[in-house]
Amino acid sequence: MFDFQSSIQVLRTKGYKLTRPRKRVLEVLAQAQKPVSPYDIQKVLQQRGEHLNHVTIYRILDLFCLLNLAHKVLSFGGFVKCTLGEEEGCHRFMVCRQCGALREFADKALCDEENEIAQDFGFRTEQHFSEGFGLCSNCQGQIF
Amino acid sequence: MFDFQSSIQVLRTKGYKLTRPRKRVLEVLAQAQKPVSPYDIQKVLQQRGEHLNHVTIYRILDLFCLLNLAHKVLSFGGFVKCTLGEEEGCHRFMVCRQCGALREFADKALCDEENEIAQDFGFRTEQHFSEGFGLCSNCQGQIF
DNA sequence: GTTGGTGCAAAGGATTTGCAACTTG
DNA sequence: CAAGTTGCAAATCCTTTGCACCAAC
Repeated sequence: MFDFQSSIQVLRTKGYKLTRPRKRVLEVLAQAQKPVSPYDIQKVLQQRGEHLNHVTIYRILDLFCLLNLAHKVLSFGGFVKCTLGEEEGCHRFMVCRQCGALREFADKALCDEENEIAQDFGFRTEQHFSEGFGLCSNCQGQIF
Repeated sequence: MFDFQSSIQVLRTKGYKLTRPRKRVLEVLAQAQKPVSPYDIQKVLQQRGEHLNHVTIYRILDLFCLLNLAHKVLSFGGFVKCTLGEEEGCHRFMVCRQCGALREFADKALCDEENEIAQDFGFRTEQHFSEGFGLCSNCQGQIF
């Protein structure tokens, strides 16, 4: 989901309550520049004087992923806010292995091609996830 | 890697010892029909009267992934034996959401296309992961 | 015989569960 | 006020580390 308001809309529409913890987690995800773990989120909130139980954060992240308001970044470990509108079943990322910078995109051509390959195996595809791992423009050419 | 023998070759060639635990883990991976966790592997071997320490299994799986003899399936959680030859940097799977059946494939066209999109974002891609989720031929049409 | 590999114990995280208390609509 | 959420305690599971012993080459 692209912005804070539409994320809230999704929650409302699907009958979930708009609670203080959920708002806080949404905010942190929206501001994060890289994938964050449940404990990362807890720490950020701690620094703002807000306390959330880690179990609560886990449950909220589970819900957000279910609703596609957030995604779990598999190669990096951590969660990010979904930055696309409703692109059902297509969640693709570029992840920088150095700084964790992340860019989400959807691409129909890629999905079509994957569907074709899947069919050859007898699979019927419902969801596509992919992650390209490499270096973002900032981290290219840097030597550490 | 495609078969047991060539996996062993890779180990030898790269100067790693061919130990009993490594052979056992290779066997279990080769026979598994779905991604298996380190503890899954330990259980299977237990049933055959073989005991391996779980730490050992973790280390062996790390090594196998390093050598591309196995892959970690991110969305499913677990490891599978690599069924392809050396396809550096391209790890794609179809996973059945019902039974966990898994099919590995590589596809240069997909990688090229992803690279192009990445370039538009200023990213330089080094590795591609993708996991398609859906139903395998066996699970299609079944009602649970 | 070396070197690399394994087993064990233990520590440290990550994640989940059950239930009582609280909030939101 | 009722249903859905949260907080807490604790259990469980996952993963890693350090070091002594052992096995493969």
